[in-house]
Amino acid sequence: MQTPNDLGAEPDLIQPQTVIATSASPAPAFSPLYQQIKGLILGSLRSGEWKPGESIPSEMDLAARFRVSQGTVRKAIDELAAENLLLRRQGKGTFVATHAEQQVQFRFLKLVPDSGTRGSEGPAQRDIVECRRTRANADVTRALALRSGDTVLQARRVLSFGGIPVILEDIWLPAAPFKGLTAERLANYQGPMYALFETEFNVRMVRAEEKIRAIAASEAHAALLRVPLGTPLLSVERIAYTYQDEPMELRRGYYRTDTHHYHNVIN
Amino acid sequence: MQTPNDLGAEPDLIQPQTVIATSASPAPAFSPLYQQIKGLILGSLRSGEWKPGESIPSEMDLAARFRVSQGTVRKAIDELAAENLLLRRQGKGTFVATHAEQQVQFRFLKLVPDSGTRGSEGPAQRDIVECRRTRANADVTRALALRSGDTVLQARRVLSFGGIPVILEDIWLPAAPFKGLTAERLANYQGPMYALFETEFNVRMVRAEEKIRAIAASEAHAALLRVPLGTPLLSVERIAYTYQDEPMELRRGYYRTDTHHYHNVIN
DNA sequence: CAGTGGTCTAGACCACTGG
DNA sequence: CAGTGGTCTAGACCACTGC
Repeated sequence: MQTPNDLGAEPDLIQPQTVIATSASPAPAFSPLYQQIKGLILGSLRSGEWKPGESIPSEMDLAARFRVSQGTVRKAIDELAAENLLLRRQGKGTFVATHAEQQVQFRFLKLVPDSGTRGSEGPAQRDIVECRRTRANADVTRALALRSGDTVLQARRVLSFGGIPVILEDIWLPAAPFKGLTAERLANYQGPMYALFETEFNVRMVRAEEKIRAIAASEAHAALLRVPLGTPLLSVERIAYTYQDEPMELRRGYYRTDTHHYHNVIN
Repeated sequence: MQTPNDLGAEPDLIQPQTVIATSASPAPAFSPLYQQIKGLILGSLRSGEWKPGESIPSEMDLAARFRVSQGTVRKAIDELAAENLLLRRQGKGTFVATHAEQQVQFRFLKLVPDSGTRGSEGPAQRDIVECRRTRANADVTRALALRSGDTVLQARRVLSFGGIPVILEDIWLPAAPFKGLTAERLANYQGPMYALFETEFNVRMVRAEEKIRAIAASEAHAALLRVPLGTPLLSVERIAYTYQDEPMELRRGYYRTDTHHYHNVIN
């Protein structure tokens, strides 16, 4: 750590201790070393240097690479693990989190059966009802921070548990980052969508925000979910974000809550 | 730290390094020092040694008291702060979190106006519609882990924002921990309920779980929220827990979502 | 200026995994 | 057994607060 036998090509870090306040910029935004390390690790995740499911270098290796102590790397990784971007496994290493693992299959889906646990109803059935390319309307353009006229992929699907349709979803994806994704491909794909995005398009959903309302089922809702017209449904609008906090997916879900409920924990 | 000039009355800590696995108990549940410290701090919070809003001893003081290094105390406090039980303020100290502060006034309420931020509609108006002592029914008994026949306090109130009734809530509290709380007292109290619980009954809500459904407004709902019969409403059943993970409150809320929505972030 | 939490380091040792 | 993450320590110094 002391000897200057540099061999990595990492950018030099700013030792925060040397930051000087001037009258022009009174708040120089002090940033601790571990935050800078965190940023560098994030950069490697973004660039795809380490892919979902893979292990990243050991703490000692990273410490050497960034020329800081293990403790500093550790604190950076701690935060990334707390944000569910990395996964630590004692004795094995640190891994890039992924939506492909069984364990976190439905991390973003908060709807659970009233009795039993998720999965107790058997595997989810996914039926694509409709899928097409189209121009984003004003709503979608705003939600996904697109430019007006941009192309989007739109899909409508029904999720069934134990043979009963429970969720109707409309999904919008910006066409550009998902170049090569056809309506057909989506329609025929079985399995978790977010896993497909990771493996095929290097797009990783990291965080999501949901707005939840109660609405009455329209004719279309009623037909697809097989409930009477006007049945109260949970309307769940989700925007999912990637590493760089870019909105990458808009999803409008309509949940039946006669046998399921949205479960939330508040700390 | 080395010299045995003990003067505190703290229990001895188990050095985990000395834990031995036997064939009878193959997994002796290794518990790191900082977890034990965390438990001791939690104990002091539970017992009321440090009350909400007050500062706890400095890290150095606690390190001396528990005869561990500052770093170990630090890690314990870090976790408690992450769980919102403590609040760190650089240069000032570490404080016991409280519901009384303006900043965290509505920490458990996830309903926000569609436009603007919470508070932009002016202060909330709380109207107690009904309040009485009664015997817990089967539902409430189970939710609050009571014994059958136990007495509970029940209240029904309406929350209005900007003069418009938005939330109807039914609240159940076990009578025992809230000894001395009368229906009248509750009805006349203005301000956040959880703050009252803290200051008057040393009951601190720390965590909550919510089950959310969509329902149609009944006649009673419709009248109190001034919406047409059958209007879709968000039904939010909340169970709030104290330090020791005891369920302490059952709350059934009915939210109008024509001008507000339930906002949730998923990490 | 003293006292608090926040950062960083270096080193020792422990717990867990897999070959 | 080597390699990984996890714990614990001791000490130095920095950033922030309030007197």
